[in-house]
Amino acid sequence: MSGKKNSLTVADVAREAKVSKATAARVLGEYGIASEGARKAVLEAAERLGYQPNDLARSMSTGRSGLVGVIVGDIENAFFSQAVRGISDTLRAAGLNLIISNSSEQLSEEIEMVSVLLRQRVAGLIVAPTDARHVDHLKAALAAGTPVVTLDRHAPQLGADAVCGEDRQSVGRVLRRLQEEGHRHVAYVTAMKTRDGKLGRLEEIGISAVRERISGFLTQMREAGVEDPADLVFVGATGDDETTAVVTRILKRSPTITAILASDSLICARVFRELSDRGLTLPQDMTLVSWFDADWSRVTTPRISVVDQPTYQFGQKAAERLIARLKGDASPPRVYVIPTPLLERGTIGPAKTE
Amino acid sequence: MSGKKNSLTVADVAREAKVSKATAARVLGEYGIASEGARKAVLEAAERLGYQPNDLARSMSTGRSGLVGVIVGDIENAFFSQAVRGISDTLRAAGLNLIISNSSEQLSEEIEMVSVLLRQRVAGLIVAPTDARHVDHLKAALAAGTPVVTLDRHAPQLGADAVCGEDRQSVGRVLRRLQEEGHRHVAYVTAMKTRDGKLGRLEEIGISAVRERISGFLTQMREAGVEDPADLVFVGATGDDETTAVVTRILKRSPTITAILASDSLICARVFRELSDRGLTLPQDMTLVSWFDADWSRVTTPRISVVDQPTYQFGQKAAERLIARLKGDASPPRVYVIPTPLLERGTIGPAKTE
DNA sequence: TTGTACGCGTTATCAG
DNA sequence: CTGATAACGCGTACAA
Repeated sequence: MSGKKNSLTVADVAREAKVSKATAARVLGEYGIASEGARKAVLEAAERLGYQPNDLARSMSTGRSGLVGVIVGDIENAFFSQAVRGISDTLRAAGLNLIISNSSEQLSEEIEMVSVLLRQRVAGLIVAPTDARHVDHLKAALAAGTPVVTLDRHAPQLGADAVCGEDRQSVGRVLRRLQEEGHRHVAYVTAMKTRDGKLGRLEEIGISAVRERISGFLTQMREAGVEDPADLVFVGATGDDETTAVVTRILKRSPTITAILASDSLICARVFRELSDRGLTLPQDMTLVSWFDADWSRVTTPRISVVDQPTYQFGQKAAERLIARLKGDASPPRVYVIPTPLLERGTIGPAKTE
Repeated sequence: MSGKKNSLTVADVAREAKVSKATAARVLGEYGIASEGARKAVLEAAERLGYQPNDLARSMSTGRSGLVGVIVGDIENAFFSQAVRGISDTLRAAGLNLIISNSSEQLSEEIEMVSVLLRQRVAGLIVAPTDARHVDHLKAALAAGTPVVTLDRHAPQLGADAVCGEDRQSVGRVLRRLQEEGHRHVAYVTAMKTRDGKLGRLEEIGISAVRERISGFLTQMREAGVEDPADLVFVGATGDDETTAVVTRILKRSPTITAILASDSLICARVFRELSDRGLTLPQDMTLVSWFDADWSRVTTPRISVVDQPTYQFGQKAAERLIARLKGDASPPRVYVIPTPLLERGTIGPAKTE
């Protein structure tokens, strides 16, 4: 209807340069051999006519496309947009482009997006899988010869490279540090939703990073002698109101609970605001630690202590792995763990003793 | 080399369904007519075999691709990532996907990216042009039949739809409000770089939104009787150190300067932190207003007053316009202005009188 | 070194 | 309604 692309083809250039289509294709496609004379003639003709190669047709011929599909949970979240930047920069340096998609952390959308991307015949896929237990669509991609790298999450059954943070270790590290300060009852707040609003079985947590962290949380808390640590995991902090409700529930259990762990920067922002609104002073009245070093972590008073997840690097590494696979690396899939150190700033204080 | 995609074709499905390739293509491509019987046979065969259409080949045949190219200044910036989300959601609802690119606000990269996207034969382009004076590459795309919509910025010579905020008006609105509070000397801080670190001629500012805002700033300040308002525009706040330096220069002119306007949320964060570090209290010691309502604007004490740029809507509108053009809308190009109201929170106070 | 001719997977035309 | 068959633009054996 609308697309009346009058784009020129190699044939047009060939005619103008008075050589065969094949010769023109060879110099324009930078493959095969051509005499210096033919070469110049073609290049000049192309320049004169303003020829633009058609990568669509090229991909169809060669079977490979210069496009990589990226599926993240939410591009609006700085965690992912930073990772995408890392991916983008690395990919571009290798002459690849990226198609980006949002799964909204919903399996159905992720499946749909994988299908769309596969139809576009992307060269590879970088995905933050929403549910490590349902990766058949990714496995199918892999089987069909499209390399896959998972970002921030790991799906063991998938058999793909994965780039992750130190989810399990970091939570242990943070808790031990807090325990040094005398904290025993620490709340973990996550956006994850469950049917009944209670933490269910760990195996039912689809996002591996979330599962690892909660699992590590429970282990470390038990080790420290807390009898029922599952009671300290608060789920469903998905929006402003929900987070407010969670904070209310936490404060009802104050002064037993003396510290809060926010599983991402959005949650942390809401918790922080809620605490301030209620007149609490940090870290005297409450200790707060978050995952991800958001750009605002150092503009609050006090500054937020965070587990630094360098997601730009996550993205970089994931792209590097994908490129390696694209180049034929057939080594067994590996998990690449990016260090996520605790950046201690102003929101960690001694536990408030009664 | 690596791409051994063994994907099935319509021919395979046709064989399995015992019909001709043409018939299979018709039902799979959902065009033309086919009998109910043939239809079922083909669909079942496709299901059984696990056929996945090849959108590359489809695009090559039809001439149109379901891909839209998006070029932003920096995907890491929440301003743009939010806009991208709006674009993505709207596009997807229309069955389109997006290829995203970063220009890093550099003309050369923008030109390169446009070229790459055009080679991919994208259906259309949504661009935040880095330099309104150099848009020949975009004009060429337009001329070749690829619709273009500019995001957040306007390039009059281009002749494309544009979606912008009320840059000029919002700065006037903010200044009048501050003037009510007795502020006369207001500093405007921007990341824009100039050769000599001084504000040059307005026509030399490439990013239209920046130009409009500074132009409005100068006008409104002059109207209020400030003799040399160009001295109040501080450029080059590109990073942490640079912004620190700017704040130092501003404070040297305190108490003459009683208020600061930050042209984006990154700058605002740095300015805010710098002011706090120096022990200043807002809004008593300084008034601060920023553009863009970042997610952290309400976690500081006091909360930041901002000019709210709903960039998700920017993106939505831009995508809508592009879709309309794709559908054949040939009306003259228009500028769509999205309201950007001042959200007054805690950082506006009366001017500190000596 | 250059040119011919065919294939990639679709869509689309045009007889049957 | 259906089935050959020709595009689409480019890569590439194979032959000249």
